[in-house]
Amino acid sequence: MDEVFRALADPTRRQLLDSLHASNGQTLNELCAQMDMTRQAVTKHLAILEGANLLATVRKGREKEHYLNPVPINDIAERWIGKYERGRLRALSDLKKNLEREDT
Amino acid sequence: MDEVFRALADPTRRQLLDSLHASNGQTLNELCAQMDMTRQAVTKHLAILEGANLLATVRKGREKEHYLNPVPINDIAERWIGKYERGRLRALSDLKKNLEREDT
DNA sequence: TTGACATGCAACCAAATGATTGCATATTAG
DNA sequence: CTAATATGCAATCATTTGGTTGCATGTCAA
Repeated sequence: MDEVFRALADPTRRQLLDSLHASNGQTLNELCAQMDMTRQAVTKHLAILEGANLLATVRKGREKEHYLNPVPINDIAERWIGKYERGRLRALSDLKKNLEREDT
Repeated sequence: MDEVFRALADPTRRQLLDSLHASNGQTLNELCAQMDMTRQAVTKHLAILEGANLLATVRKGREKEHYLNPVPINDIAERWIGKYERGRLRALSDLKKNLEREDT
């Protein structure tokens, strides 16, 4: 669970997940083409995502396909978010206003 | 949105949210009592959480109360998670097995 | 087989992060 | 007023992180 949050913290990694969501099963080179950094940098990000179980990889000959795994993200929804709120929420501004009105 | 993910990436900050969820409106000193680090370190974490709009603070005399704001977490549920999956999900193990079976 | 292509591994480096210490400011209690 | 309490600000430091370069390995095609 900790690794999932860490993995999702980086914009590049979220972008990779976005790309895989748009087109699942892309190879490393295909993913690199969209990222403005070296192949090795992308490899590291993918390794972190895989370590967090956010994607699965399959070797196909000399290529490696990457598949999005939505399970851990779903877990966040069920554990974290449900933990704090299940119904509708008031905006923060309303919350803060009410609190300050109670000032002694 | 980026700041929310960054804020949630740290275990200490998630612990602070947990503590506020259990007992909302705690002061800085109350929160520090549970964290095994200096007050200033906790202050920094709280500042990051506040910057991500995950909590609201209210000055009460010389004390400062901290209130959990569940709105951004709810946003994740609606944007990210819904983006990738809305219904039930198969386990990763199943996914990976199926993919490898298709090997040419 | 041999060359081109796709990926893997490791050392290295700059910048961001988490935490500390020391001092300053503001409020409450006696 | 004065002392104790609660918090704020800033400099500093070690570690982690994101990125690079260079080389190695493995696979496909001619």
